[in-house]
Amino acid sequence: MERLGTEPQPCTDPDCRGEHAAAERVALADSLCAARGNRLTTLRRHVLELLWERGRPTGAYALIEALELRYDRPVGPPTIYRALEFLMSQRLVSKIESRNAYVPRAHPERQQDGLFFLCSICGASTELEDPRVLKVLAEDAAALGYRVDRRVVEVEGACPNCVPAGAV
Amino acid sequence: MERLGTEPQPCTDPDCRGEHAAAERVALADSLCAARGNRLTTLRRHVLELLWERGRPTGAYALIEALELRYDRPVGPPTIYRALEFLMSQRLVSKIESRNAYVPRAHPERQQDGLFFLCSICGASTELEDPRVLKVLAEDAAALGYRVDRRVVEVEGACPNCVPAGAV
DNA sequence: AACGCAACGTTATAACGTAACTTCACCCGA
DNA sequence: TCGGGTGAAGTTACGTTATAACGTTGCGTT
Repeated sequence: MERLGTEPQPCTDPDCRGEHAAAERVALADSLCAARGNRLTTLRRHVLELLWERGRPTGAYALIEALELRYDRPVGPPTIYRALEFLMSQRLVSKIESRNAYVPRAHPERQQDGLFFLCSICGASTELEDPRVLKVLAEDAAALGYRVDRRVVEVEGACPNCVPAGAV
Repeated sequence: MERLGTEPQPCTDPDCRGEHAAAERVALADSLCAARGNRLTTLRRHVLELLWERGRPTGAYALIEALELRYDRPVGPPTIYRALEFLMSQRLVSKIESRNAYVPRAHPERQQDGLFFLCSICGASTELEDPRVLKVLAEDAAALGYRVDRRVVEVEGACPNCVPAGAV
């Protein structure tokens, strides 16, 4: 993993698996939003922090509970859903559709959504970017005459920690 | 599209886009279930027929309404969800995760789920099989040490009918 | 102060999905 | 023919996820 300076910067390592520290992530998110003229408010930052702290796809209502603990007062669903909507619009968060859950994106500065590998045993998720997938999907879309707005690529299975070595 | 005889058969055209008649689809489904020792009951067949008739991803509660019209009596959610579960187990139906909706599969005799191209304007969906996608995802999974159980590949955009010619 | 605007709070409800238990229909063996 | 076993479907109630609609706050501008 490459070192980052005091000013958060986009990660340029093409093989990076996205294991930067949470605080560093949020700082990068902040500067990205500022550069785009958008505001990473306290609430939005808290939601993003919670997602990084959890380290796995987290449902909206779990975020509500966590926020209520943190704020010691009720938090309504719209509060969370608006924050998530904003974070997704900024590409700071992706929704895992097959789980109705949300994950922080490893590389918010990159335009394309990644692929997600999901472990059905421990619940972990691993984000990956693979230009070959984008390329093939773009070719298929062109062949069908489709314009592409968004891709959802989720691979469910068992992660290395949960697959007994040698098992298939 | 190839002609089928009186006995429904799997489609062998690799370029087939799955535009067989609904009745033919259901007949094939019936024989597939029978061959596997499973029962395509009246209810299950009705649900499958409804999905073919709709021709687009359809939510569980829309299916409930349609069935209630057909039966002229209340139909509870578990009824539909159990039928969908069965149809998915037989690979006769796929769930479109990004829409919480269900579509009949063009080629239930094939093991792998396909890719789905979804039009956010008219709601249509197009199923496609592309071995290159499977191959690339398998390679990525191997590189990460993941075992693959299921793939969700959904491409949202605009279908040829909804994209003004020449627009990007 | 008055205004405008964006974010957030609040209430209610829609939409999607499941648990738990009962009833039904059918087949099979005594 | 009867009884029992089995898998499917019916029924009620509830859990989970998401949004509509409207009110309030806070802050910068004039």
